[in-house]
Amino acid sequence: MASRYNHRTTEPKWRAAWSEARIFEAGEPDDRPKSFVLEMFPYPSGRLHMGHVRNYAMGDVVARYKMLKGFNVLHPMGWDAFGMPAENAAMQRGVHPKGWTYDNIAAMKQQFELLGLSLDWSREFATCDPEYYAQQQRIFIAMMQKGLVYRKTSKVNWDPVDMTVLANEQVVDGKGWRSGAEVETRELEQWFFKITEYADDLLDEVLKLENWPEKVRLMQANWIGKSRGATIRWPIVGDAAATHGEAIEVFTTRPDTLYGASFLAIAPDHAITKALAADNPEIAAFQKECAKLGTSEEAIEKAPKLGIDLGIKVRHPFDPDWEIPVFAANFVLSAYGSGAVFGSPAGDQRDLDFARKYGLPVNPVVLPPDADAETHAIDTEAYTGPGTIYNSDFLNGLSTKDAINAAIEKLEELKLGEGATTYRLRDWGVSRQRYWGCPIPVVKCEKCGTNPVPDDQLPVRLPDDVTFDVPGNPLERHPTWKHTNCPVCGGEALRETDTLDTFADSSWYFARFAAPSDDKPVDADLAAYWLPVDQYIGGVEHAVLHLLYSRFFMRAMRDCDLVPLQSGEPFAALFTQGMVTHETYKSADDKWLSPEEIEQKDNALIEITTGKPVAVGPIEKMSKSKKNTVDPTEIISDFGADVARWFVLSDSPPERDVEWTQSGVEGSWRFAQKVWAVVDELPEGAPAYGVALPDMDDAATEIRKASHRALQAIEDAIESFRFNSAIATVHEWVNALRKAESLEGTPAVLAARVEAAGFLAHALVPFMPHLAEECWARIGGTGLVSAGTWPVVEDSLLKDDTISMPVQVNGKKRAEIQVAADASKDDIEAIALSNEQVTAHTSGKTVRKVIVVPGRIVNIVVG
RNA sequence: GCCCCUGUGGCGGAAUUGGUAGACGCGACGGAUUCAAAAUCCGUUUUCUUCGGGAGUGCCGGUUCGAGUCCGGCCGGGGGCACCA
Repeated sequence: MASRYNHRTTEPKWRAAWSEARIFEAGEPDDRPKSFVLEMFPYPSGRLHMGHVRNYAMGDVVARYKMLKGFNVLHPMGWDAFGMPAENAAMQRGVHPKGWTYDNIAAMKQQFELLGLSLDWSREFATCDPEYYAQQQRIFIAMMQKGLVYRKTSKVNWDPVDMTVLANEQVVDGKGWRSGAEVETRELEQWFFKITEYADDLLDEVLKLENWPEKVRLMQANWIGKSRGATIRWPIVGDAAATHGEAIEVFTTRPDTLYGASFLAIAPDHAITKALAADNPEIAAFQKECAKLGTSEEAIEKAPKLGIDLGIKVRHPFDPDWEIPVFAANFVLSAYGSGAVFGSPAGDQRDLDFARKYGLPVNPVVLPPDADAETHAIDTEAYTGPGTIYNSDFLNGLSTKDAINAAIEKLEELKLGEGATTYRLRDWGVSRQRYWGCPIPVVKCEKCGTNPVPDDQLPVRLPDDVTFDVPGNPLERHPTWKHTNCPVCGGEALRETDTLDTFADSSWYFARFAAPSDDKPVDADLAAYWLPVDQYIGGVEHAVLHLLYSRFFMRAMRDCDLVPLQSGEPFAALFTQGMVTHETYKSADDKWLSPEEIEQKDNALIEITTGKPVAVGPIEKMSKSKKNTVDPTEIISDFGADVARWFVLSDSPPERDVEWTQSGVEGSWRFAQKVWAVVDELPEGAPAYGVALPDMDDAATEIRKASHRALQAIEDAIESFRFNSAIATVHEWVNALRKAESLEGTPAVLAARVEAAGFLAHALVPFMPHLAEECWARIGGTGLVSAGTWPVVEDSLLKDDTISMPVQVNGKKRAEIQVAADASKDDIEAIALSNEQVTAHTSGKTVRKVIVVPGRIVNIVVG
């Protein structure tokens, strides 16, 4: 009878052994192939959640597997430690962001260590460490000197009561989350990174990243949003030209629809709108109304489309007698193109809605392929597809595509426009009017302008003596911090009080892991060896911004000679994993209940304290507000880290969400016991693992086939990120091994069972590493199996002499035949056609066609 | 609103390239063991059926000898939308 496996004693024992042997510390560069495995580093919220467990369990599968496969593995961990939650904690609870953050890091690290991950903690850092942000300031200054950083005004959400800038998430229904005041947009002078300089390269290269999910590549391409079209200058009619300039420039992808134009719409904050608002209260009021929408694209797109006639007119570029009204409209973005569009209502739904609302003409100019020019009309639905141009003078009869080119040619001839490419991608605004971030290392002097802080004065440190009792930026109101001397003239000057967007911190941390304490941002030789990251793993919610910014940073750092990469691509392979979800529960009086507050009684769920029935709600992402979280630390204490890891990987494909269930975890726990039993029940006197095998009998060969096939399948599944399939294979394999325990213990069978146990120990290392070590020790293996070598499968054991093939008649399965594995198509066809169950369905009919896919299927077409 | 993804038994899911739909796990049911229970072990478990077979991968249609897989349309769920990380 096998003993029980006790995780409480074995797990700490093996973690201590790994730590003592230092097997997870990446060595110096050597002859082995390298593998840099990285999971997105966490924000130190203070508690590990199940989403973390899943993310890091996946990374650990890859890192440990690569180690066994003989790679020199770098698998580091750090902390994305700057950000708003620390300041919120400071405001709500009076704790200092620094203390709060480092306490959280300490608490989370303790929880992390319980998981038994193969992390190289010797390289740990936090982005709020002055040693880290000092290097980030160096990068900022290098980018400044390279011309990749500049200042311009841009819009922010402004809370007029708290007198502070709000993040989009701090704006709830157009109101400040604390003050409840209606949010305004305000313009501030801010710092920008010139990411648009790399727009084409970022687009071209992302499409080539074959080991990235297709959907992420698409999302990035759409985000960059390259579109070809034309810029068109519409001459302003009359006196207005003197005040507002000769013409209004618009960008369009559809110059073919120019003859359908019925209005121009410019942004509420376009220069012309601003100028007119100065002495027109109606326009000023409209501007103010638009400002309430905030800065998010979502809010702008969802808002009802509003406009106001500005009272000025422009001439149509192809017909000087045709005058068109100019509106300001809330759906026009000042940051895209030139902040102005022309409306061609018949060919664009938004323009059509706008035209109907304000009584503007709707002239169809594109005739759909099967439509009749006499009867085709636009009512409430615009026609946006291709077709033939009509009602359009010299463009008549052309296809939409040819008309686009013809229109551009004509515009260039008239010098009223030209072909152009525009990007949706905007430059990256990095200024934040907040304390807990990397200070922007510049000094503003009235005489000398804005200059970088000299290198020997870096880092510009955050002051510790700050308060959060009043809203606003503590750096701005600190009594002394911003006062300094100009690095050029030495006179009195002011520090920049904005800090950097925390996305900057996470845009290069991976490169820092190559040499985390170097006195340059990145050590050239070590970065050349370790970069790029071979496998990056994280949530799909970072598909656009974090990954795009990191790709920009690598290019910028390369062009500033800070990193010796040619490609500029930081992540060779990317995997995006799904979330951990859980059922939600509500009490009789409609309050959320946590899983601990309920119990099962007589086939129904009741609330423990009241005994009243509990309603089961939808399965949702674990969150504190829904009280459907499960604490990893408790699970680890009850079932062990191995079981927690096994479960989060077992039930769903890694890229999809996994639903946490108590019964599922219990199933994983039973399985761990079963594995232990298979190994522990090997009888005394069994041979050692790895010695030459005795002559095999049939039973022993079957065991060996099961082991070698399982190992091969697990290997394939890990390589292709199908961890749930790998786990299913382990289940089948262990079930087969349990059955083999009842076989007579011949020397051959015993040897095969020992081989199986040794294979199993290795195969479990990536998933249940503590149990793997315990099994390895039980069969007398030398050293740590985590530091061992993945076993080699014997090809001869993977193949069978005869295989079974399904036979279909007219696509329906009718029989199963046994054929030699190397049988020819003709032989297979003959066997299939003579099969009794087949002839039952073919007799009396003509065999028209026989399709034989060797090893797969036979399909007989009769009729 | 725009962009992207996703949908298979009671449940999570498997089916790697267009080739036996439902592997593996959970739950449920039946049995063994037990004084009893827990634990463990064995078996059944898509559905209908006249036991021959029929239907079936969100819905409707298409391509193909063959579709969960490819194409078109529709419906439901999720992610992102530039100051949450």
